[in-house]
Amino acid sequence: MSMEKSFDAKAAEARISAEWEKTNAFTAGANASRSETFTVMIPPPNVTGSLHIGHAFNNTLQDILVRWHRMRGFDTLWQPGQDHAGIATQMVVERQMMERQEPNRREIGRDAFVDKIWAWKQESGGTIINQLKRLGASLDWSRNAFTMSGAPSAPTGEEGNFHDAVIRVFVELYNKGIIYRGKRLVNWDPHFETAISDLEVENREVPGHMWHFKYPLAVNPETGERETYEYVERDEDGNITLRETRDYISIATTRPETMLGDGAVAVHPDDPRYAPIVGKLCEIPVGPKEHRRLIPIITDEYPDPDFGSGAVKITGAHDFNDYGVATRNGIPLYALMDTKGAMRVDGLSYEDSAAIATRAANGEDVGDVSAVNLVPEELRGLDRFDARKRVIAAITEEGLAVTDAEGAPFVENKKIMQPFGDRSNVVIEPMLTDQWFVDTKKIVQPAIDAVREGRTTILPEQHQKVYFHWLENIEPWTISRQLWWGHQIPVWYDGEGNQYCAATEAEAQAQAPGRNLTRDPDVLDTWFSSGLWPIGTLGWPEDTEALRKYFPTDVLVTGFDIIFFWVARMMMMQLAIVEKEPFHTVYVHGLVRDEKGAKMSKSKGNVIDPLTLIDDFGADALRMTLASMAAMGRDPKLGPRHVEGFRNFVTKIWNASRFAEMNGVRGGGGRPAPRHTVNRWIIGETARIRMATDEALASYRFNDAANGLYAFVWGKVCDWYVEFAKPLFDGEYADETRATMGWVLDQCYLMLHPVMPFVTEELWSLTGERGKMLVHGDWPEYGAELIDADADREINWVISLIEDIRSARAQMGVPAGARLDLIVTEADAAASRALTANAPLIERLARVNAPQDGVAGKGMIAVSAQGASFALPIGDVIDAAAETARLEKSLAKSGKDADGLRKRLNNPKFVENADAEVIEETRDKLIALDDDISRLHAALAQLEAMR
RNA sequence: GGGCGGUUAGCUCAGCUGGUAGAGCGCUUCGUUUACACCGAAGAUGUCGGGGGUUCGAAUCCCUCACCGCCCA
Repeated sequence: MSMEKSFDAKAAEARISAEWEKTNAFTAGANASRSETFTVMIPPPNVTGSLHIGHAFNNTLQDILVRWHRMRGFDTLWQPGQDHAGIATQMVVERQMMERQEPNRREIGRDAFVDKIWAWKQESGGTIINQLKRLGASLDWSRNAFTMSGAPSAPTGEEGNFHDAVIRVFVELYNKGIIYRGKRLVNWDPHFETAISDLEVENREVPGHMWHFKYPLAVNPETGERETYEYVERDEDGNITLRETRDYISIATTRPETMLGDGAVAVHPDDPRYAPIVGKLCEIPVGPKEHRRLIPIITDEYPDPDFGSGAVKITGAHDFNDYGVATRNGIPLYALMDTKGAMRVDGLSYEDSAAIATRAANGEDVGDVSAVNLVPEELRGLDRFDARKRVIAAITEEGLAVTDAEGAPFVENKKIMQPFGDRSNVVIEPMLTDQWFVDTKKIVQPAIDAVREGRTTILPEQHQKVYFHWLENIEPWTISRQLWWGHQIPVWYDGEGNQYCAATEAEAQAQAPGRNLTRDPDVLDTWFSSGLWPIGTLGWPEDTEALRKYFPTDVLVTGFDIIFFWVARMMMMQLAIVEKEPFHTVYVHGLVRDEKGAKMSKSKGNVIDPLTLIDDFGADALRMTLASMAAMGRDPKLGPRHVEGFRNFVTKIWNASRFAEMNGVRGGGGRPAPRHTVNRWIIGETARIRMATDEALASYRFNDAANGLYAFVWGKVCDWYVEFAKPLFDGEYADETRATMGWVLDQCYLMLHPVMPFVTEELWSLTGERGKMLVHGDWPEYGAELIDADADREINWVISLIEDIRSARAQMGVPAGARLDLIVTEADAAASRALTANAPLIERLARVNAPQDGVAGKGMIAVSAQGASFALPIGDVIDAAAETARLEKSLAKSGKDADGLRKRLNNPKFVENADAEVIEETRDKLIALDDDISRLHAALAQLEAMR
């Protein structure tokens, strides 16, 4: 049988994948030969998701760890699954319904819509599973989990009990008082019409405007005149720079439409400019003239006297900072907008609303203000941004905009930070609504302690700081979403609004005999369910065998972007519920960027599709590339040319194997005990790379593992060992060389398998009779005992001699094909031995004839090695000047290096302080250099004498 | 404004606990010799961002400045 000229990734990958699947190669516990378990939970991809390069990276790293442990005989589980992605999934299905011109979700109703989502999930929700298989990810697919499995609406085939876990945790935390409902200002997504958590908000800097308006002081009822005050501005030294009598207070805002809901104007208590008017009322310069509202001027620490005018309008229901000021100072929270971000049309008339607000401004307790709608009739129903334009126009027309020197309205163009929904891309509106919250402060401490006390390690270390910082300043977590797709909140209300929390309606009813109950329509944040991923996927709350065996899990591999979303919450929730850390190590990897280091995004058009890369170069090449770039704490920058380089590597090992096969080498034998130095040397090198690979993987240095193996296979095995072996295939060492090469290649397949599973599996099956597939191969355990120091020294000597001869030939312009004589002018015992033992190798690789003793003469170039000098006749036309230059250049370099070393060794402090090992190393280097230098001097003298 | 990270060969990046700089790609020259041109051989290119300090010795540790990026306000 002869092998093809290169690896056909496309055909082989599909065939090998099918074979792995057929033999249940990835099933939990497959190939286990010891009792330790190794468990990895996949960060569940979104059910609507398809494989992007970030997934490819994340799962490649996990797969490397998993395959490595499986080969080492651990009882290994890599748990797959997806999360139900509330908003994203609802969005996908709604869009599909729209495209098909079907009735929308409100028309068909909640149950029918949820059924449609399930149908969609069953048809299209498995996309990423097949893509992960193409990557070679060795997840135990028989255990595939889903965060909505077992929900009451779930169809056949979606059993499972994740829903039980979610509901059970909600009820438990509710009963402990950790989950509560309350009216709070939340991030509201006007597109999806739901609350979202602050993590789902992206703050972006966008061009905006800052308008400056005058809020006139109130008319004094006694005098009928507007109040005035002396407004004085001073510079840093206290000199007065402006003094004028004003009948207004100047307010800067980026959101004029919210002025309608202002409840106060706040200034800093230490701001002398406004001290005279604190406690007085001012007028909101918008709304029907006859019902202009008055609001109090209050003090609060929040306003920054150096920012804008130093006075801040307070709209408690539409800004998080203002909300704080308003609640501290008893200012009412007037809601202005509906769930779509349009100005409200409900509630009382403007006139009635303004009247109530005025009473409130005068200090009267007006109670619940939810019916108060301070949007003037002509603005009701307008989109918030249209309303903004109208407000600005009205104020400007009335002359209440602050003007510049030319009398034009003063509007600053400036960058402002604006919140956007990460899914909807619309401006998030802070909204006052009833929501459910987890009081995270009550469960956060064990999650902090676990990392602080080392029960869970976050790598790289710098991320621990981020983790602590977030957890130590944690805010309540909004877990309710106004969606239909998700776990419905297990709380029922009676007619009076009393809450009954229970796992089922029957249990809730039992708590409220005779009362008519309605269930809270909201669902839980998807992350609330993914937070239970480690135990939920293993069958909790049932006491399953899997749970007992595989929990706590071992390593979580994830990107830094979800440390808060997911990692921190898993820590909190698992600790709160089963009181165990869910994993002992969190390995946080970087974000894959494009070749120039830019974030990949659809809008930039620089997205690299991993499946295209797999099509073009094969999954192994992609995986090897990603692994080689996985330096801890760094973002990999990926371009197709990188992958191409590793595709070449795949071809390289393929061809080395092909060469071996052509020469009768077979794998599958045991480790030979060869006599020839070359064979002993490569076995030692193999042992070195085995140790280095394990060390790298054990410390999550995937790049070191991948690059080390690359350098070993290409630089040691292919460049040297295979070349050395060629002359050995005839003669007395032929058998042991075949055995050694077969063994070495087997080791390459074994060690490369976690990173490049397909080509190695293919080579494994092509090159020998094997008891089992490579996926279940036994990871090697040998080490330093296989290193033969003598063989090492000898072969390194041979290699550097060959390199020196090649270099000299090339520099002197000797034709590549020409065979030169190799005259040994001097050689010590070790050199002679090495020369004799390896002569055929040297002859072949340096293209020289068999070495013979002699003296240097005219027309020869000089080459030196440790303990030996050589002369190579290159013909009568030798360019003596060029040869002199070559030798002198070499001499200059060696001389410089030697001087440096000598200087160090002559420094008594170095000898005193440095490690004995370092000193010895330095001495050895100097001895070698001096030897080299004297040989070069001799050669130069010879050359001179020859002239 | 606060925090974190980065600045090393033309490009993209390694360089873990200090011992005197490496890889891949690209470039130049040569090459079809028992696998591989997705190859082989040889070669050129670095005041390791600037400045200061600790040390016998600093790309590596400390301080400082500059620029770039990310996260949080």
